[in-house]
Amino acid sequence: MKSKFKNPYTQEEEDTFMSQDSPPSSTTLNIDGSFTSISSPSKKSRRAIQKRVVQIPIKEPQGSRLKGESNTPPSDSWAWRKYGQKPIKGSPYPRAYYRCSSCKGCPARKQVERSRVDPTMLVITYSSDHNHPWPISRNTTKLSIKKTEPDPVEPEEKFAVNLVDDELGWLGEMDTTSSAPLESSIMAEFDADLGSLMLPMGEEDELLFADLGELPECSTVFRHGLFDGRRRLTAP
DNA sequence: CGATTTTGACCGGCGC
DNA sequence: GCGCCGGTCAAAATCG
Repeated sequence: MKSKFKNPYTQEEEDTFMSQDSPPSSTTLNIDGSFTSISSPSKKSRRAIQKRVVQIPIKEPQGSRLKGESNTPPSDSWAWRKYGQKPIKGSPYPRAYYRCSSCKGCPARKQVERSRVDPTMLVITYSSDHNHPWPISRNTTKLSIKKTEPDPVEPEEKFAVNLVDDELGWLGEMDTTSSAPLESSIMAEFDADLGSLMLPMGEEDELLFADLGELPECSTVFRHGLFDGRRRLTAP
């Protein structure tokens, strides 16, 4: 039998651009630093929608022997584990489903597929948010938490970019309660970011930053060390 | 040996 | 009510 529990996270989105060649007017950050087109959830609805669609050109990493076939998602700050892949009607390319494996209870998910119109473009759809404030590089599933307290860094500038770049209006809806956790999240994020200046990440992370908002619980959970072991991610 | 990927099956929602 | 389709699960295979 299957554990037919339904994730509440799946219901949040509303911006489903499915097979539309004309996404809503927006801007997309390319991994190159350029902008392309992004379909972001219109801030019209409440704060429910948590979905970031990013289009990035499929970069051709010289040393990437990862199947080298279809979807080669750029390595962002988090560790993702692929849990499914399905061919999408109307698109010659399959869609890969990833789940954040950095933390057990992390509900963050992302879908990676090639753009139907631009086979050279990779469409990454981020859903939900992360449970953990700081990114963990791939292969670092052991959760090597370096510090629990945010550094006295002042990422105001970059932070500002994050805020103004997208429609992070929903951030404003966050209560004061989430201010603190969010702050530490960002801080921690930056700390980690600064710690690994080798990865060309940044654009994606900015988007991901945005996702860090709606789960203040996470911070608490994280700090308290009690992870939500809802599934058998590691349990036998 | 553990973590991750692969792959087919299953489930729920939606349209007809 | 049935079929289609997208999303997820889970066992097996693969990789480091």
